[in-house]
Formats: sequence, C-alpha cells, structure tokens
Amino acid sequence: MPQTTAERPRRNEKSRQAILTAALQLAGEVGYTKLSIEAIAARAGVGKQTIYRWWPSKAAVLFDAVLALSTNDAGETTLPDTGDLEADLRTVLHATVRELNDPGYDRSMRSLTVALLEDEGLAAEYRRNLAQRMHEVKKDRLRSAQLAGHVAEDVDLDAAVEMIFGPLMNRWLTRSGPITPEYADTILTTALNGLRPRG
Amino acid sequence: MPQTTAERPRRNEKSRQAILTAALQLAGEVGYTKLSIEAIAARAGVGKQTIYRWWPSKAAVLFDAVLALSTNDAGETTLPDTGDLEADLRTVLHATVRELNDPGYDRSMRSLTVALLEDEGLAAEYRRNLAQRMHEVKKDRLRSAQLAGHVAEDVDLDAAVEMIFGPLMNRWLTRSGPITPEYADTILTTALNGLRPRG
Amino acid sequence: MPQTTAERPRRNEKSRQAILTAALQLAGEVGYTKLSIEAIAARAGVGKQTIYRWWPSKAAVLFDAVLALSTNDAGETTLPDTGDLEADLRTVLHATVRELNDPGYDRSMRSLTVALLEDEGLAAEYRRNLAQRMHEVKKDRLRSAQLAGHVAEDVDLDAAVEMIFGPLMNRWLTRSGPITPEYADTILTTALNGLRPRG
Amino acid sequence: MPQTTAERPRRNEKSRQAILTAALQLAGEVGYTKLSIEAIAARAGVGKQTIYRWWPSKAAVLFDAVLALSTNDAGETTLPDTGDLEADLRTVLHATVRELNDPGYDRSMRSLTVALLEDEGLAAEYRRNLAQRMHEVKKDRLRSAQLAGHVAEDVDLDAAVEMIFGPLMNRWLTRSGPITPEYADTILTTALNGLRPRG
DNA sequence: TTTTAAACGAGACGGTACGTCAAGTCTTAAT
DNA sequence: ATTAAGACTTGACGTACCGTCTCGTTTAAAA
Repeated sequence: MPQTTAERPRRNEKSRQAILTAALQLAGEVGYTKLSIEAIAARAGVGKQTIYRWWPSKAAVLFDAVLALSTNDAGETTLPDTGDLEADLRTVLHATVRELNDPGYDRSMRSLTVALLEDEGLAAEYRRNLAQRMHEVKKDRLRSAQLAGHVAEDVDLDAAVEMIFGPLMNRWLTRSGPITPEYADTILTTALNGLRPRG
Repeated sequence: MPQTTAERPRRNEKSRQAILTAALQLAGEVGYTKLSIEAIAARAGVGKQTIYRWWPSKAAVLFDAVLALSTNDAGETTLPDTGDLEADLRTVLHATVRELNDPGYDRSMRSLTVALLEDEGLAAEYRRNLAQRMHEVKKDRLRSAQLAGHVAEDVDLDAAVEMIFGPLMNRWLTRSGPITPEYADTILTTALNGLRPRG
Repeated sequence: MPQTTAERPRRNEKSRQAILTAALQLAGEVGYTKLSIEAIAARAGVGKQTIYRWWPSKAAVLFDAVLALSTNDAGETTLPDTGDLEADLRTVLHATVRELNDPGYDRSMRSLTVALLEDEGLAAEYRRNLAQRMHEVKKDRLRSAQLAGHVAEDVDLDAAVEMIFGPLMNRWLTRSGPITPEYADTILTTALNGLRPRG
Repeated sequence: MPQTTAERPRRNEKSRQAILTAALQLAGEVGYTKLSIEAIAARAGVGKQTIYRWWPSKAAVLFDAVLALSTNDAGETTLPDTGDLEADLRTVLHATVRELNDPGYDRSMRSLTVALLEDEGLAAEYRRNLAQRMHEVKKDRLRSAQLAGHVAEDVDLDAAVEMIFGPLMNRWLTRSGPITPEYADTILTTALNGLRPRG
C-alpha cells in the first residue's frame, strides 16, 4: 500500500517554525499594530511570499503562533477532580494568575487579543479551537460538583464558569488592579458561595 | 486630552468637534487598525497637521472622541438607591446590555479597547478619567447596601463590583455568548447570593 | 545614471521610460521648482518608491530624462570639417539657435539648468557626460584650423570655444536679447577675427 | 493742502532690513530651493505675514535683497575712461573675477539666478533695474573707444559687450573652468583683437 | 537517477498611509 | 494699522509596508 499522503505537504517546516517564532518575538517586542509581515519575513529569513502563501493575514500568523504554544502544554482535557471543588478551581486559577503575570505570555496574549478583536472570523476560530474547549473542561468540573450536590441544581453552568474566570480576565485586560492569587481566591470563594445550594 | 485651556487655547473648536466626530464614525465603519489619520482629516475637512498638532496618535484621538461621548451623557455621579440593591443594579446592567448590543457603540468601544491595549499610557488615563469613576459609583451603591446589612461585612467591594460586571464585559469582548438581560440577571442573582450575609 | 546594468538589473524598463517621459513633460509644463516627484509618479502611473529606488532626487530624474534625449540624437563625435572654419561653426551655431528657440527644448533645458545650479554633484556629472564631450568636439575643429594656419598659434583653444559659444548661451539664459542667426554670425565673425593670426 | 506724505504705508524699516539680511544669509547657506519664507521670518524675528504683505514670493524677497546689496556699492554710472580701453575693461573684469570667487557672493548670485530662471517677470525687472544699466555703462565705454578709433566702426556694441563678459559669466554658471584674472585677460585680449579696426 | 514542478529567498512593483515641513491665508493681542 | 505669533488647509516630502508579481534556486516526488 503506497503513499496515501499524495495530497500536498510540500511545505518547508523549518520556514514555518521560523515564521511563527519570529511573529511571537516581534509581537512581544513591538505590539500588534506595529507588527509587520515584512519584519516577520526578515527576522525569519524568509520571503514575504512564503508567509502570504500559507496565511491570509498577520492576525492569522500570530494566531497560529500562539496556538502552537498553547497546544504544546495543553494536552490535558480535564481538570483535577479531588472532590473539593474550591481547591481544584483554585489550582487552575493560580496557574492562570501565574501566566498572566509572565511578561512574555502577557504581551503575546495582548497582541493576540487585539488580533481577535480586529478579525471576527479568527475570533470564532479561536473560540472553536481553544476557548470553548477550555470552557467545557471547567464546566465539566462544575457539573460533577453539581451532581455531587455542591452546586445548586438550577445554576446555569456557563454563567457559573464565566463568574469564576471573567473577573480575573477582565482585570487583566483593563489592568484595573493587581492580578494576585488572593484576588482570585476572593472571587472564587464569593462565587462558589453564590452557587451553593440554599436551604 | 492635552487641554491647557487656562492660558490661551487659540484653537478652532469647530475643527476639534469635526475631528472627534469623524474619528468615531470611521472607527465604527472600518475598525481601529484600518482607521487612518488621513481619513479622519479628510472626513472632518481638516488638515492632517491640525490633528498632529493636538493629538499624539490616532489612539489619542479616538480616546478623546469616546471621552467626549461619555462625558456628555455621564453627568450622573451616583447610582439610583431605592433600597433594593438587586433592582438598582439590574437597572444599570440592563442599560449596559442595551449599549453593548448597539452596533455603533459596540464598534467604537471595540476600537477604543484596541487603542487601550496598544497604548498603556492611554489606558492609564482611561482608568483615571472614566473607568475608575464608574467603578466608584457602583462601589458606593454596594457600600450603602453593606451598611444596610444586605451585603456581608467582610466582602471586598472592589472584587464585588468586578464580579457583577466582569463576566458581562468579558462575554462582550470575547463574544463567548449572547449579551441578554437574562444573562445579566443570572450573573447578578448568583453574585448577590454569594455576597449576602450568611447565617 | 546609476546603470549597473551588468549584474542583474531586475528593473522595469517600461516604468523607467514612463518616468523619464513624465519628468520631461512636467518640467516643460510647470518648471523645475514646481516639478514634484509625486506628480511624476502619478503621470507615469508608477509608485513613488519606484522613483526613489532608482534616483536620489528630482534633479537626478530630470538629468537622466534630458540625458536620454541628448544621447539619442547626439551620436556624432565630430564637427564637419570642410576647411572653411567659419562656415562649419556657423552650421553648428545655427543649429543651436534653432534649438534654443524651440519652446520644448527651451523649457526643459532651463529646468535642467536650475537642477544643475542646485546640485553641484549633478553638475559635475553633466560636465563629464555631455558638456565636456561637446566642448572637445568644438575644440578639435579649432585645433584643426589652428594647424591649417587659420587660427593663431598662441590661442588658448578652451577660451576660444567659450568665446564663440559663451555669449550665445549667456544671452539665452538671461534673455538679454533675441537669439537669432544674425546675432550668432556677428559673434562668430568678430571672435574669429580676434583669433586669426596677425601679421 | 495737508500732508502730501500720505504716500507710503507705515512700514517697519527695521523688519524690512532684517528680512533682506536673513534672506541673503539663508540663500547663501541652503541654496534657493531649500530657502523658505518660514525660515526667513524666523531668522528675521518677524511674522510670516509681514513678508507676504510686502513681497509676492521668496524670489522677490531674494531679488530685493540682492538689489539692496548691489545698489549700495553700485552708485557709479560710468566706467573709468583713461583712454586705454583694454586697461579700463581689465579693471572691471578683474573686479568681477574677484566677486565671482567670493563664496558669499557666489552663492547668493547663484540663488538669484535660479530665482530669475524660475520667474520670468522678475527676470525682466532684473534686466530693467540692473543688468541693462550695467550693460549700458560698458557699452558707453566701448562707444567712447569706437569714437576714438580703437574699435571698428561697424561693430555691434551690444554684441561686443556680450563677447567680453559672456564667456566669463558662462564659465561661472557652468563651472566649466576656473575663474581667473588670466582667463579674463585672454578673453579680453582676443575679443578686442577682433573688434579693432582692420587695415 | 533523472526529471520536473512546487516551494522557496529575494526583491521590484503600484499603492496607501505615515509623520513632517512649508506654503499662503486668516485671526488674535500688543504696540 | 502694522506687527509678531501662530493656527489653519493644502500639498509635497521621503519612508515603511501592503499584497502581488516575477525572478532564479533549491528540493523532493514521480517517472
């Protein structure tokens, strides 16, 4: 049985990597709007056409660059489930806090955010490929807690996830205050307090 | 934004207005990155130099344009206080929901958001001039409720405000779901549930 | 003018021609100082950068444009030598008179003159490439006459050429009088009279 | 009969002088095309409007500036007439050579030349006010020599003047060779040789 | 193993917008 | 009423990138 791969993978992987790396570096250095395909090509040692051949816009390049990053360390599809909902969510929130305080991550994510704000199609893809998956993972953990009776039965789990993570992301984006584990804890405690069954 | 009005602002007010109006219109039409000072000047019937004379960047122009808008209708410095915290906050949240669903507001605010993400100094100014003021107004209402015993004494009021409004803003920015009064109500109810005194 | 043709002149000849043509036309229409690279590019249907890529200034463009003109019809490297010096020089002078009275030539040469007055380097190049060559051709004819005994032995031939052609060019530049064959003849006769061997 | 002095407007003579001085300086420093009214006004400590009120163009300002210079030292209306034509003309030519080699004079005169090449009306005025007057002065001296029998009777005196001064001016403008007293002498001797009565 | 077609680096091209400089006009305040 | 100052609209400057389009030159698959 010969090659079924006959399709068209005649693509230079080294160039692809160089482009994504350069895009990420430059986004961190100069920000999204000053990021230029010309500069990416130059930094990557690549012809401009090689970028235009495989990506429709600088937003798409940056998107792939961040996606590549995230895909590496994000093989996990579930949250820990120790039975203690608050502890499990705290673990995740603290990890998020750490990321948001990492300058490299901060800058490239801000650039990506701009890209997504500017390109609705890309934003949809981002949701489909990353955001929604991560959302579902958290929702699953809440559902498990709901079944265990730690969360009220009538709670809208989508809203619940957003209540726990939304304030943190919002503070990060607007820099309206420091991103600390304590802040995350406060949000988490209060939110869970509101979600708990009454009676 | 510069506004050294005191001395002698030999400045053409008509041009200033035309520039802000044009900036807002164009930001709504083409988005932030495709917004150009050249186009603003043309639409406003103004020389480019008149823009560069008074603003350092297109971000600053857009900032002032949005600021002018907000300053007009935002003379109010307090939230309604009927004694019913949930009802009062619902009023504000529903107004916010209405704004976020207005295409004109949506687009210019998204553009402004990009501007603020790209220009840290401007973001600081935005917080000082608008965000913080609005935050304080909401915090005041919560403080009043806390004094009335409707909110637990140990609650961090900054976090409380962010819990009520953060998820909504986040859903708007990331388009992770529809912005409806019902969604706002769900967040509000759950959040207040968590904030209420226990016992 | 740059013309490193040897290696790899990945250069669009059609654009080059269009630029030179447009430059010449516009110089004739609006004069040198009102001539703009922007207008040349527009008239030639070319991006500005294409001009800046190959020429350092509008003076250089105009220079090349005139050079191209002159190179075409100026293949001749010698003056006629019928043995009658006065007749031979008269032929050349009358041709010059005709050119100077041609509005098209007049205007572009005046523009070029301004360009050369403003750019010393270009002026040097002009002398090297055109003026000196033409000067030598005339000097050669005078030398031949000197050998034939029609011009005094101690005459400085450079000065002689300038005496015959200088007054004409000067009258043209300063518009101090009409440029006629008769005027040229007067100068020529008197000059030759002064150059003839005495005895 | 009241004041007949109603003639000229109340014009600030100090500003006028400052403008002409600044124009001359700047023309010498940066050349004609880079000379700007803005810079003249700044250097002269004068409002731009004051220049525009009294002159129609930078060419006119420069013209007046040079005119003022020339009028100062050019009160003389005749050439010396010692009876020795060659000696008298040599005096004048050597003075001209000295001027042309003075960098300040050289640069401002080159700038003025550009101005005159670009503005035909100004060129006419220049001829009327300066060039023609100087031409007549020289022509007068030649006429005197003609009457004394040192110049042939049938000589066209206009052409004669141009033969003596044209080559020098032309060499200056085109920088086709050094401007030396010896060169001037050669031209003068040869020209006078051609102008002398034959027989 | 040779052929051959794509992907590649390089970079010129027609354009748009940048941010700056100066033009010439107009307004204000001081003399 | 003239001036110094300087804001205004206009237009050109020279530069940076855009996205498209050749150029030769690898390079890896099919022949």
